[in-house]
Amino acid sequence: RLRKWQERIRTKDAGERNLQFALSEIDRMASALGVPRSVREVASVIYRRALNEDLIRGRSIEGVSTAALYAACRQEGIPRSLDEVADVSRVPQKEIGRTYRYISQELGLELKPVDPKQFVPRFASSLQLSEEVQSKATEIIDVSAEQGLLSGKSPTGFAAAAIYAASLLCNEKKTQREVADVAQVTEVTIRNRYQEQIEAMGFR
Amino acid sequence: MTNPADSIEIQNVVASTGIGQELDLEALAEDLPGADFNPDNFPGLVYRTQEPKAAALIFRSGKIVCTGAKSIDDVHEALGIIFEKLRGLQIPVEDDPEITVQNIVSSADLGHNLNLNALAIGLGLEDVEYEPEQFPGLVYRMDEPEVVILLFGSGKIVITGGKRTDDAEEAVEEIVERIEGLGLLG
DNA sequence: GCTTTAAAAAGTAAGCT
DNA sequence: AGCTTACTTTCTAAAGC
Repeated sequence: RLRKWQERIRTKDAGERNLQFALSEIDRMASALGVPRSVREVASVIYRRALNEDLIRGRSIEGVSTAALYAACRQEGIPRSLDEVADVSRVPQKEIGRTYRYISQELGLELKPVDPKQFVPRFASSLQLSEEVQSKATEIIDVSAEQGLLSGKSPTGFAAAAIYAASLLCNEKKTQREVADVAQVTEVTIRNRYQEQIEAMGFR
Repeated sequence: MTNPADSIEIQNVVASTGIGQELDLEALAEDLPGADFNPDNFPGLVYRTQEPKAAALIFRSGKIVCTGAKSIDDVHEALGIIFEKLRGLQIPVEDDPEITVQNIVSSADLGHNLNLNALAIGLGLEDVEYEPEQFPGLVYRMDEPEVVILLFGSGKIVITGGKRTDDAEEAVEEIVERIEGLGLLG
């Protein structure tokens, strides 16, 4: 009887320690990614919901914490790519993506596909591009997406190409390499998306 | 004009069977030219047939998995070749081992480009997985027939998870109906 | 959950010339 | 810049960790 009581205390302590660890990890990764405090709170809520629904079983605390943060960024409209999130997590990208898909399904988050436009302000400002370039890039994304060019394409690559194109059009040229680095895609991807986009815009 | 169901092509058939006899895979690996057996990696011995092209995983229990064949007939033909090879090695094999088709992978073409973003929302985010950052295809789990469909921006699709030949055709008719109902097919 | 096998779809990536 | 190779996703059985 005493043993059972002790075990409950031990389990309860372990559970609280795990929750504390998860929340501190979310905080650490959120700081590293520079996301606002409100997003960390959304991530914490998602994590606690996953915990209550017993979704952690068979998965790592770190993996669920990272996936919760990735989901929170998307839910709040300031997405980070899986690559960016993986850079500050100790869980491989593949596991983050798989865990995200799982908790997203189980919690019924029903998040819409990531909109490439949501990457524009962040990528453009880290390249020190003007407001003009940002709105041009946004326009390019809207026009080319409307013509069906977005289906199946990576949102970061799509945004990167539009920013590259806009920087040329606004005489604030950045090289493909510079844009590729902030967006974490290859120059080849930017080149391919860029060609399709300028054609959709009626240039060239 | 062109019926999407007519574009269906079976790409892979997975089936399981058993010879009703325990096997010494170490010995079999020696006697069967071209056999791959790495028990440290995987408990099954891998044996490939050239015509029809298929790969078989042979286990110590005598159970066999055949995959890579392009039709159900090819599965039977490939397994028939393997049964004969084993008999040639003085291994007793049941007369007509039961062969069970476990999965059929097919491809097809809907004939129109697809707006996957609109489709994800239209088909219902709860039944759909569409993460273009990870994979360009939209994953749709259908209840009847119970299959999984991968849909691409080109209109090409993959149907998998079905066990009957008819599943792919029923699935194509059903998905075309749903996409048309949403006004999202060309 | 993982390990292995096969196959298609299309996007992305890496290595080599 | 291209070409080749390879990895991402879905499915399924098998035996064992």
